[in-house]
Amino acid sequence: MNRFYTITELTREFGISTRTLRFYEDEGLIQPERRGRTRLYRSADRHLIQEILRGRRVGLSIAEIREIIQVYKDPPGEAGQLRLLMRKVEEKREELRQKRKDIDDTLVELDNIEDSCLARLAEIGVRT
Amino acid sequence: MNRFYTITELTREFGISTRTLRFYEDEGLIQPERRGRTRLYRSADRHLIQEILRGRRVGLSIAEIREIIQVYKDPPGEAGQLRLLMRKVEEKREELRQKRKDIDDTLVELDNIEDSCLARLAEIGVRT
DNA sequence: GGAAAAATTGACTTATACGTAAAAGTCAAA
DNA sequence: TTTGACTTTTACGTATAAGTCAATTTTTCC
Repeated sequence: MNRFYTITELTREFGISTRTLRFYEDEGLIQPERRGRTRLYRSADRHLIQEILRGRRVGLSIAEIREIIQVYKDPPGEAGQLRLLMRKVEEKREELRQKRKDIDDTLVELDNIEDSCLARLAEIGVRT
Repeated sequence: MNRFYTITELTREFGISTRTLRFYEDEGLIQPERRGRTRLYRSADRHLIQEILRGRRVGLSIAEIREIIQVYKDPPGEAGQLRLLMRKVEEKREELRQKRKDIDDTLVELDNIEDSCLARLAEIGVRT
C-alpha cells in the first residue's frame, strides 16, 4: 500500500497534463521524490494534488494554495503571525460564502432559463 | 425614477473600472445609450451589469454570459436549438453544483486551519 | 544490448480579462 | 475663458495558469 505513482498515472487520473504537475512542482506546491530524473509520487503527493486542484476550482491562486500548504507543513509559532493567518482565513471564508451565494443565485437563474425553454418547446409542440 | 447613470457612478457602485464596462460593451454584453459620445446607462443596464459581475464571480466566461443574455433577448425558436441550450444549461448546473461542493469542502478545511491556529495560540498563551 | 516508449527540460506561446497610457473631446461652474 | 473633473478612443501591456514543441535523456521490454 506504499506504492508509487508515476506522473502519467496521475495525469490520467486527474485529467491534467504532465506540464501542469511540473508547473506545480516549480511553484513549490509538491515535491515528489526522484529515482534518477524520474518523478515518483507517493499517495501523500496524490492527496495534495487533489487538494490543489480543488483549490484551483474554487478560485484560489497558486500563491494562496502555497500558503495553505505551508501552514500544514510548518505552522507559524508566533502569536502575531498566527493572528494574521487567522484574519486571512476569515477573509477567504467570507469570500467563499459569498461565492456560494452567487452560485445558488445563478442556479436559480439557470432553472428559469430551463423553464422558459420547456415552455417554448411546449408552445412549438402544440403547433406541430 | 427613469434616470440615467454615468459610467463613473456605476464603476464606483460596483468597484470596477471604466475599462471593464467598455470591455463588456465591446464584447456585446451591454449597449448603453449615447448622448453625443457619452455613455448613458439605464437601470436595466445597471441590473444587467450586476448579473454579469455575478456570472464572473461564479466563473462564467464572457462568452457564456453573452450566451445567457442572448437567451433572454432572443430565445431560440427552433426545437433543436432549444434542446441544445437545455443540455448546456444542465451541464453548467452540474458544474456549479460541483463547485458548491468544492467550496463547502474548502470551508471545512479553512475551519480546520483556524482550529489549529487557536490550539497553537492556546499553547503559546499557556507558556507566556 | 538495442529499439521503442516514456520522461525531462527549457524556451516559447496562448487565452482570458482586463490594465495602462496617450491624446483629445465635453461640459458645468467660477 | 479657463479650470477641473469626466469621458472617449486606440493601442499596446500584463498577470495567471497553463499548453506546445523540440531536443534530450531514461527506462522498459524483448
